[in-house]
Amino acid sequence: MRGRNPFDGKPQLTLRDVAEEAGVSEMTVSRVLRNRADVSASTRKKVFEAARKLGYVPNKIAGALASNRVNLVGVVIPSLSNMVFPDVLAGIGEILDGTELQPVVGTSKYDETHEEGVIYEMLSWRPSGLIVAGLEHSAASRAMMRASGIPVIEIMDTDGDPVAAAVGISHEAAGRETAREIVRRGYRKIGYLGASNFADHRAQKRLAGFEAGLAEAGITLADRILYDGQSGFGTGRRITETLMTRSPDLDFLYYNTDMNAAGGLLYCLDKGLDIPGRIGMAGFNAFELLDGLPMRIATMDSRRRDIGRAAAEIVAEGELSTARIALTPRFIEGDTVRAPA
Amino acid sequence: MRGRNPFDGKPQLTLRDVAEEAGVSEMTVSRVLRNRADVSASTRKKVFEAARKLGYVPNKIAGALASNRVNLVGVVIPSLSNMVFPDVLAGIGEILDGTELQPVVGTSKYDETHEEGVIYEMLSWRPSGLIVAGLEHSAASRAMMRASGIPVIEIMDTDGDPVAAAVGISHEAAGRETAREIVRRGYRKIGYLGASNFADHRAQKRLAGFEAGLAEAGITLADRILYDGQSGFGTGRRITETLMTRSPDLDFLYYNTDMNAAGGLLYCLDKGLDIPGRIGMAGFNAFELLDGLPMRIATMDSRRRDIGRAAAEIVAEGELSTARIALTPRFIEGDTVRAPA
DNA sequence: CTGAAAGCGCTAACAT
DNA sequence: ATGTTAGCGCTTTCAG
Repeated sequence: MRGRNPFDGKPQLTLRDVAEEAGVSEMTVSRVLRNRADVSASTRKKVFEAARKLGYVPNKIAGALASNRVNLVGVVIPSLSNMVFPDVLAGIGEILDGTELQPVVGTSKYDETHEEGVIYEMLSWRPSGLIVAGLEHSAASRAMMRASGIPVIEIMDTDGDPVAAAVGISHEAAGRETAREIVRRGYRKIGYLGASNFADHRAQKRLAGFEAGLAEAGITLADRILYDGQSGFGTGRRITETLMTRSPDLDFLYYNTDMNAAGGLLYCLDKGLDIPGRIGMAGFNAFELLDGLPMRIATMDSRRRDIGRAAAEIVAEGELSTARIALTPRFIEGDTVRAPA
Repeated sequence: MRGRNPFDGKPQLTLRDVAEEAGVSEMTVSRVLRNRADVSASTRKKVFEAARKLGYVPNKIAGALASNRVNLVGVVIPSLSNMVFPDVLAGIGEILDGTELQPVVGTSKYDETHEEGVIYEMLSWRPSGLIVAGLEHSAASRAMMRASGIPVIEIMDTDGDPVAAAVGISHEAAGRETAREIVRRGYRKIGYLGASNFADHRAQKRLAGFEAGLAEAGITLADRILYDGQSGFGTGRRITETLMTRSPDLDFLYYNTDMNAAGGLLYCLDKGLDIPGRIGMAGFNAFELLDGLPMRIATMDSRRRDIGRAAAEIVAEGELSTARIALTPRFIEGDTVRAPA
C-alpha cells in the first residue's frame, strides 16, 4: 500500500502492458502514442488496437517527469463569480485550443496571501506558462514568478510594474476618459458608487483616474458610497437609493461595474427620473448580457476577451517575454448620457 | 536539451540543493517540506531557511510519481459563461478549501467528443477524483471513468444512469412541478421559450417534464420558440417578442433560464402587459443576480451550490462511491405568477 | 524503423 | 530523529 489514492488496489495500466499485448517494445508504444512519425503503419495499428482494447490512459505524470515538459498553463484570477473572468478565460481558451496547451484555473479570492499559495501550488506542477490577474502581488509571489523560468504574464492592468510580460488596459485612463466624457456632456454634480473591497486595485485605479479627470475641469466628486458584498441588480438599486436620498441633487452616477449600474438604472426608471436629462449614469465592463435592458448603459469596454487572447498568445509562443501590451478601453455611449453640448 | 519547456536552461532547483545548503539529507528536507512531525525543531528551521533562501519550489510531478498521490480533482463542465457553473465551482471550492485537494476545471462545450478529450486529459494526470456535469457521455468517456479507479461523481442531473456516484436534481421533476404550479394558478395557453441546443440535456428534460405536467391537466403547449446562441436579456426580449407576436393569446411563458425570462419580463413590462394577470412567466435557476429586477421572476432553485458541495464531499471522503444524491429543486413564486385559485 | 539502458526528482520502506 | 536504497512510468539517448 503506497498512498491513499484510490488508484491503489487497481493496478495502473502501463506502457509495458500495452507493449506486451501488441507484441512490441515499450519504446515503440510510447512512440505511437505520441504520434511520432517514425513508426510503420502496421505497428501503429497494432499498438492503437492494443491500447484501446486495454483501455490504456497514459500517465502524464511520468511522462512529464521524464520529458521535462508539461502542457499546462496556470491561470490565476480573483474569482469566477465576477463575470469579467469567465470572459478572460474564454479568450485564453480560444487561443490555447489551437495548441497542445491546457489552462488550469485557480482563484485568489482578492487575497494576496491566498494568491501566493495558489501560485506556489501551480508552479510546483512546472507549467509551461503562468497568467496572473493584476499587478499587485506579495513579495514572495513576485519572487516565485521571477524565478520560475517560465513565461509569466500579468493581465487586466497596465498601471504598475509587471514581473515580466503584461497585457491589459489602463484603468486609470479608463476612469479619466469616462470623467472627461461626462464633463463634456455637461454633468457637474457627480457621485461614485463602488465596492469597499480595498483589494480590487483596478476599481481603485479607475476611481483615481476618474477623480483626476474631473479635477481637470475643476470638479470634485460630490458624494460617494461603498458597499460590501457582491455586485448585482439588488446591490445597485440599494446603493443608488441610499446615495440619491442622501444627495438628491446629484446629476450623474458613476458605478464600479455595469451590474450595479443596471440596478441603479432600474431604480431611477422606477422613480420616473429623466435619464439622461435629469440624471446620467455610466458603468464599466460592457457586459453583453445586459443588452436587453430598457436603456443601454454608458460604459467602457474592458477588452477582457482580447486580454485573454493576447496573454495566451504570448504563452503559446513559448518564449520568455517581457512584452507590455496596453489595449485601449473604448467608451460606449449607450442611452444614459446626454449628447455633448 | 531535453524539451521546449522554458525551464530548460535554468536548471531546476532540487531537494539535493536544499539538502546541501542545509547540511542534511534529501530525505530530511523532503520530510520537513511535507510537514511531517518526526523532524527536530532545529533541523526544520535550518531546512526552511535553506529552502527560502534558494527560492525552492518542490516538483509535484516527481512527488506525485513517487507517492502515487495527486491532490487534484478534475471538474468537467460544459461552459463557464453559463452562470450556473461558476456557482457549482464555488460550492466545490467551499468544501475542497478545507482539504489538500485542488479543483482543476475543464470545459466540454456541450460536445461529447470534446468532453471525451478533456476527460482523457484529466485522467492522464491521475487525479484523486473526477466531477463531471451531466449523465450523457460518449461510450468511451463512460468506459474511461469506470476504469479510472478513482471516485467519479456525475452532477446536476439525476434523470439517468450514472457511472458511479451522482448528485443533482431531477430536471424532469423540476419541469413537471413548474407545470403543476402554473396550471394550479389558472394559466392555460402556455408557451415555451428555450435554446435549440440539442445537447443541453437538462433543458430538454425540464421541457419533457413540463409537458408531462401540463398533460396531467389535459393541456398541451400552445406554442414554442427556440433560439441559437447565448441566453441573455436581449435574447429573452427578442424571442418573447417573436412568440407573442405570433401567438398573442398566450397567457403564460415558460423559459429555459431566468436570464431569458428577465429579458421577457422587461419586454412585457415595456408593452404594458399586466403581469401576472394578463400573462404569467417562469424561468429556472434562481439567479441571485437578478434580484433587483422590477419583479421577481417565478423560478425553481437549481441547487447548484449545494450540488457542488455534495459532490466535493464525496471526493474528499476519498472512497469509491456509488451514492445517488437527489436534491429537491424548490419552486420560488416571485411576482410573475398569480396566486392559486 | 525498432530496441536497450539510463535517469527525470521525489518518496516509501527499511535501516540505524 | 535521520539516512540509505530502490523505484514510480515514462522519455531521452544511443545502438542497431
